[in-house]
Amino acid sequence: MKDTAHTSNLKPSANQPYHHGNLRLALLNASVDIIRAQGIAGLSLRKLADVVGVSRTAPYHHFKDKDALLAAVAGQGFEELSQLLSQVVNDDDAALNAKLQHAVMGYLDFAIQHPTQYELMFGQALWQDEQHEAFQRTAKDCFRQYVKLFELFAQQGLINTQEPPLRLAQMTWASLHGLARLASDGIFAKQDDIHDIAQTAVRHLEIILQK
Amino acid sequence: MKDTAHTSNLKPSANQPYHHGNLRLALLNASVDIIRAQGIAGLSLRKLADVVGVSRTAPYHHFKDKDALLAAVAGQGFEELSQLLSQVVNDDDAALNAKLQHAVMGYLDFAIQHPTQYELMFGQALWQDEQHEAFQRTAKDCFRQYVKLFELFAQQGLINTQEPPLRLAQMTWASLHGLARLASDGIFAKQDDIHDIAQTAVRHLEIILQK
DNA sequence: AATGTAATTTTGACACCGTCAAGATAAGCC
DNA sequence: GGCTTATCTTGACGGTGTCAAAATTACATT
Repeated sequence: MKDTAHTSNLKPSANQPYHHGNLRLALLNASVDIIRAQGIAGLSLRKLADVVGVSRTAPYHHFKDKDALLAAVAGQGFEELSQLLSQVVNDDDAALNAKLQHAVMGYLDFAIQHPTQYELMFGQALWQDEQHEAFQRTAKDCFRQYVKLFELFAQQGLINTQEPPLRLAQMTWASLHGLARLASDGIFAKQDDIHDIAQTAVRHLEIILQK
Repeated sequence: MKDTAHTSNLKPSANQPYHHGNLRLALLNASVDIIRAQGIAGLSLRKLADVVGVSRTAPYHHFKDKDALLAAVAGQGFEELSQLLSQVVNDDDAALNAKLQHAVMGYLDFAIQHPTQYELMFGQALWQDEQHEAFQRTAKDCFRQYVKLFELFAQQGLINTQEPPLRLAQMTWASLHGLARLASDGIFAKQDDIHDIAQTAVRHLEIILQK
């Protein structure tokens, strides 16, 4: 792990300077790594600083708090997810049913592949503190992709129920979120089951749209 | 605050403190109070011990760990929820549709009224550690009430889809759980909306059952 | 290029945390 | 009475988040 040949070139004081190149970014990246490997509880600012090769209090010049760091990591997750969903929803070559399918499965796979990050993104603390208003905005942008998807359905006259698109998006997202959490928390363990349940849910949703 | 006269009516023997009357129970109750008031992160064993009026390490004779304490609190929550659902499902005077309605709304209200406890119940850590196998069993018993509900539907021939009752229960619970978390995490803030979404979901579920 | 100012980073310190080890006290049983 | 065991306390250790003050570097203005 500790590659001395590699680290040796940061030993000279001239090479590895007092000022870290881009500490903020390095902290974010290392945080994601640690959280993935050891869970959210396994992340401490001191260990993090040590990994990045900086003193314990250096992170405080880039993040007000440990909470602010976590909010930034979570926000990064939402941006990633947003981009993924946006690509799906705005793919003009795909039929609407295919978009729905991909939006559901992509979301689910994200949650399954990054379970701890997903947990962080939806942790209670970050949502109740007004401190993290920027984070909350990023997150809601993500949800808006689903609203847009159902608006597309409505525009093409493919919704025969009188439910407004917003309600449909809320219902869909809630179901998806529940499935994602049950999956990422390890409560529904078998991944085949999860995909199967999601598939069933999509099928049923399509029935609802027509009725 | 620390009314010694008040503690005397807890148990016959509890007069003065070297031996606390029923420390285990007192710890559990105080934990719930603290968690409700200050969140999960606001609970420390030292503060807890102080509130109960006992030394820092006394709790360790009743719980192996802080995690074991949290698992016990979460387990209590599942038992409460299980009892609530069991009453609804086994109420022979109610029609099946009413049972479904009550099971959904009761679950949701529990999550809304005890948000931090709900978060604890579904926290990742407790579900991945084999340590808390007893807790996990209690939780799964809770879910089984939903399976039973759909089996009742099937027995009365009220399911015209070929979906097995287990799948229907899984789907329903996942949706419900997602809505509950979005509500308890404060992401769907408006309580009217939440009830409305749940109502819509129930209506749609009834459509699915017939198709 | 020199200098002053602002942005970083470090060292030191503090209070708090979970938890272990050893000893003190009370309860229960003979 | 005495013995055993469950319960509780004191003391200690390493780890944590975070503040204050000092050190170091980057940068803009001259």
